[in-house]
Amino acid sequence: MDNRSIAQSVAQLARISVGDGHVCGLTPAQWNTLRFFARANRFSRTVSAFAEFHATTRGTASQTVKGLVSEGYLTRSRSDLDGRSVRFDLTDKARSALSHDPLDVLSEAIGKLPPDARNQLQTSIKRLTEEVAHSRGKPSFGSCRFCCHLACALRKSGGEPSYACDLLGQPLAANDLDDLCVNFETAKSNPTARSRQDGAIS
Amino acid sequence: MDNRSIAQSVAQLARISVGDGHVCGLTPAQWNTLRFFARANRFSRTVSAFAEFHATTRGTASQTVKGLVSEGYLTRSRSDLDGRSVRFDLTDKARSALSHDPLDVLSEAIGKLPPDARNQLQTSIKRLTEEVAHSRGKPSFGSCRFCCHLACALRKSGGEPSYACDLLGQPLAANDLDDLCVNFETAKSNPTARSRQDGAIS
DNA sequence: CAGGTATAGTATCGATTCGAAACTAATTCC
DNA sequence: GGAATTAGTTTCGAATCGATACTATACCTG
Repeated sequence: MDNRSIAQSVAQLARISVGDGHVCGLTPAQWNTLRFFARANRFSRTVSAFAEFHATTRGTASQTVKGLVSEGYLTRSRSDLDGRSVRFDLTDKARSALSHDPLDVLSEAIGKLPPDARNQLQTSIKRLTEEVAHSRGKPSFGSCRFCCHLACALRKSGGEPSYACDLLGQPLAANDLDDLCVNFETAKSNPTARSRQDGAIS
Repeated sequence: MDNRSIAQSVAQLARISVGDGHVCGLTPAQWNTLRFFARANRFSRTVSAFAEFHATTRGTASQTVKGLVSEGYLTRSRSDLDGRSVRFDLTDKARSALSHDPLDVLSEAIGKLPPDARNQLQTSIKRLTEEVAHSRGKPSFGSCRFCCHLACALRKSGGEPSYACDLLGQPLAANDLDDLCVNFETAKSNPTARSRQDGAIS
């Protein structure tokens, strides 16, 4: 079977997984939006970041977000660092809606794969996403854990390391590390946190 | 990373691969339609089969197909076996358009994967598609080669085997075997053609 | 600090898409 | 022969989305 058939199968899988939408009164576009804001870190929960992620325009993204705010799924709050910027956060209503996400049928199917196939799938999907995003000139939206901008310093006192984003100069909590970020850039050769003290690598 | 993240990555990969569409004057829906009619066998190149494949209604599918016919990408011909049925075939114009398919960026990315990862990806995607299609109550659209309705008989004269579809009672050419079929049902345990003479297996 | 430019977000318009429902015609089943 | 089914089409209204124009804030350069 050739590559084209596999590519079409991937597209087909995504289409039937996302489903007709309109589950729980939410449209497919709204589901996608909620999923994004559920996984994005606090620097990326903006209209612009979502527009880039969803490969659409800011105008369209703004419309979708506005609808979700008016229906009580997102809260809107201006940034105090940048007067232009607005951050959107999930409400409890959104979180409870996400527990009935139609995409969960795919998540569950993935859970039934043998562990090694599941890992292989994950790395292949990640590679393909980076490859395609690169040839389309789009950011690939990874998590801080694998980002070249992640800085890690050990606290003097004990084991607990502290993290920060080199690019934005902002601290990161340990459970922020797996969230999506617009500013993601893949780290060259270090899959884990780069330490600030141990000098440059490669 | 949990299954949900992987599921979302698959959806994301598909979205950015399909692209904004509107390449070569064709919309995303039209691209999908052409891709389907390029891969479907002669029993499945109908509005109904495409509607099922694309997880949409016959009405919507009919409109998309109508547009492609009027623009010269598909030809329309009534079936002589069933007076209700209409078959659509790709024109040369469509075939040449498909050589600029925007989905090709994904095909090429898949081609760059190491061979074992590529094979693993293919089988995982196939399993996931069947799983998800099953829980959504939709057909999974495989090829005759892996279908339980494929019948294979050896010609007396020599090596050339001949194939047929048990369900429809129609002969199949050797190069029909990899096309998509609405009537696909996965064969239990025989990944290759089942022979008529060698009795039932398992 | 003034002026130009870039960026974040919003609003509006028109084209496309899509689902639902009504409808025609051919087939199958009892 | 008549009811139910199936293939395909048409129409209508809602939702989506891209393009464009617009406001407000931030940055940059002299």
